[in-house]
Amino acid sequence: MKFADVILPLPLENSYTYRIPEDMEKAVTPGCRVIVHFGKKRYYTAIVMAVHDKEPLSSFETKDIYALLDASPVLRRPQLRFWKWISSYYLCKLGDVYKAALPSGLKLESETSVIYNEDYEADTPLRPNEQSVLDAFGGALKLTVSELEKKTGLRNVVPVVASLMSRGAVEVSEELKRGFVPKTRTFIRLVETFYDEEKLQEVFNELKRAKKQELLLVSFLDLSHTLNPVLRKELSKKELLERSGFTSNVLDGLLKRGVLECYEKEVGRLQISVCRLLPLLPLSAAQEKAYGDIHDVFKTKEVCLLHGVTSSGKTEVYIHLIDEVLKLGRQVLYLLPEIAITTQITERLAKLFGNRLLVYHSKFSDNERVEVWNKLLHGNEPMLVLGVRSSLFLPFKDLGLIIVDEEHENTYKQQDPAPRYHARNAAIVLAGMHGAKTLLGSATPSIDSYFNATTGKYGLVELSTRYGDVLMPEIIPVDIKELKRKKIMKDTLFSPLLVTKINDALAVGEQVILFQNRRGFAPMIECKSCGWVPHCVNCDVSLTYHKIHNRLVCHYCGYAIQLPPACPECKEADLRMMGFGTEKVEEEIATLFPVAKVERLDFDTARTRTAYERIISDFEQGKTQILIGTQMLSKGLDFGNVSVVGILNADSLMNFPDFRAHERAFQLMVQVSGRAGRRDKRGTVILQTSQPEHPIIRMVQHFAYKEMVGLQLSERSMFRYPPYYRLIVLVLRSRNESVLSEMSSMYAGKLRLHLGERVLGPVTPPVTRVQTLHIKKIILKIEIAAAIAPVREILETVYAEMMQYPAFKQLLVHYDVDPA
DNA sequence: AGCACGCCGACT
DNA sequence: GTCGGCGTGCTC
Repeated sequence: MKFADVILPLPLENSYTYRIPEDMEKAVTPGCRVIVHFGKKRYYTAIVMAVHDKEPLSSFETKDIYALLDASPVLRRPQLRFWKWISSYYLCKLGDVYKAALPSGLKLESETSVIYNEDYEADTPLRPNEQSVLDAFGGALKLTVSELEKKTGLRNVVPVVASLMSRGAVEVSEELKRGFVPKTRTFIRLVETFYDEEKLQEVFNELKRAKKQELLLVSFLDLSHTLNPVLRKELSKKELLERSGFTSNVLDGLLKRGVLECYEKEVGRLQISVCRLLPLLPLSAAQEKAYGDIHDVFKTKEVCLLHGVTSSGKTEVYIHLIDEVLKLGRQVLYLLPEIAITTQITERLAKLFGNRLLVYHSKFSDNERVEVWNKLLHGNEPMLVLGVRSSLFLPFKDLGLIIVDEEHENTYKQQDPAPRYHARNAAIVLAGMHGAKTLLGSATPSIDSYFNATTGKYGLVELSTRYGDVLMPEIIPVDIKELKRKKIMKDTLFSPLLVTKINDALAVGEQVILFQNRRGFAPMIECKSCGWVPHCVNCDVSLTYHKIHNRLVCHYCGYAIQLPPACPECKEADLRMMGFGTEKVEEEIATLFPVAKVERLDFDTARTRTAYERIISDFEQGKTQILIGTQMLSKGLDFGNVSVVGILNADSLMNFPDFRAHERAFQLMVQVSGRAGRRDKRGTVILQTSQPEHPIIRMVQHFAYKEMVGLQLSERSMFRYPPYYRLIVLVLRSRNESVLSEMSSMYAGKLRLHLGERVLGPVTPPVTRVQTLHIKKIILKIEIAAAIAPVREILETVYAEMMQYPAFKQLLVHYDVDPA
């Protein structure tokens, strides 16, 4: 008897053992998907990790595998190894990794369907909830539980369904949700017998009286070259009808006669329509040098950091490296921090690599993602994959190179659902498993990577001239505190210098970017007479005022209310706006520059892929003159005609209570500044701040990257932060504040027994409550050279000790390794 | 993650 | 007295 250990897409510690039915014994192998019955009713798609013949302990009934989904594994061996590494390094469950790794089109889940019994007649009166569930069917015979919940608006329909079931009014069944559906198209071909010329001639004789059919048949033979074995090609029904100009009932005539026949064929969704591939552009001297240096680095090192100033043409260097690796027959993964910037790069790469390019990110449909997956799994050509962090999990066969572009971006670190992995660091590990090299690229490298590059762990290659000798922009700090004191700037967000520069730019048809890292109209409102500030009911934050819908919105949980006309505390109608966001910038721009076409790029305006792309392309094509935005603007976009960039409030970037705040402020300001400048003209950046003497401002002004790193490194080594120490944060959450406080202190105490001074806290984060859960954090600072395995053991032991206290079970605990 | 079991407050 | 709230524990 054979058994399979499987992992489920659930946050569970262990794998589960199922019996393999005899008829599946040969086919079930590690990496295959199987459907198993887990718990009382649900079915899940599980992944086979191991096959063996050890009967599990008889303390539970061993269930059979319900179905096998794959004739051959959908996962390759190295992927399973990679999953295990992620779960052990980032201290999360293997099931969490599985959930993140497989596109949902490959993870079928069961769903409860409720079937309406038409013959049912109520013998006793129905309760209101029961009635509304039955009403929700409204003629339909079958609805899923979630559809019923949506239609009735009831929070919990399951008990209602249960009582209806006992009355005999409905029945329920478990059904698998539909997964990947291949896209098919109808094709037309000549029936075999008429390949014979005489037979075909007979057909034409028969068709003498059906002129249209005759002409269609001629068109068909012509378009498909059926009679010419060399040129013969498949012809879709759609193409035939379009090109011949006949309607489908003419075709039906021929089909009915049995002259032509149709067949269904699976077609891909991934067609990138490129007629002719363009040759690679030659590299500039500086790029050529960088390209050579990278090669030298890769002779001795696994990882190379390419530090290239903005607009230095890093992408062109990547392209030449990609081309080279593809020619060796190996695969390349090109990682980008966000979906946002894939569009510009996709277009560029598609022209060079055509259908060897695959794009993978969450804004693609499930079906499209499954197709990318399958193409890598079954295809044999070397492929280039362009994608966001989740593309690390694709079934690569022979990776030769991973490029991590904009490697400093903190969006590479997955924040909320586990696995909380850092895609840049995980990429290096993945590359190691494939014997591939990793190239990290950035104009403002993360301090961690730069540290590794200067201490010899990685190689370092610098590209310090902008492509085409575009000059670095001039950065002019403007002291807004001083201007306000002198009453030169009153009730305005714009310093006179910025207004002048914008005017100058617009006058000569150049474009302007304005950066403010807050969305909405005002991040906070306050009652002038009593000081009341509206707070979110779920989170410990003040609500942001959004003028468009006249609402107060929580940026943590989405909670929103209408703006009250008067203060609910003291009834005075005197609410004051504090601070400002992109909406307010937009409003003031509209009054200052009424003729300019303005657009806003932030989370609120770029909700969909198309909205985002439209805003970007309108700006690229010069339909918009002024673009206002949040940090979405800083992410590697290239515009050719921007001469002025305004950073409206640098202070909000620098005053974050986080050890990386200054690093990030520097990166953000330099990246945004990099959008300024054209081939023929030096760009200008107006940097408004109330702390013009702040060292970060001075460093941004002079692009003093190394100085910034030096200063930060001395602080970090002094206060035991990365890159000298590894941080592991225990995040503890609970609805019950006092239990949380008591338990987290005890937890920290117990950890201190093992780890001593390495344990900090518990600390209360700046936002102490999110979505009705109070939060405490315990921070571990572990020596970078220390192995993580013993630390993991200690964490497990202490966690088990804590579990002995019943109150501890009221806490939700998770780990955040290397927090961003 | 679901889902069932089990123990306490507001209703017929 | 019951219905139904959600806290606790288990799933091969």
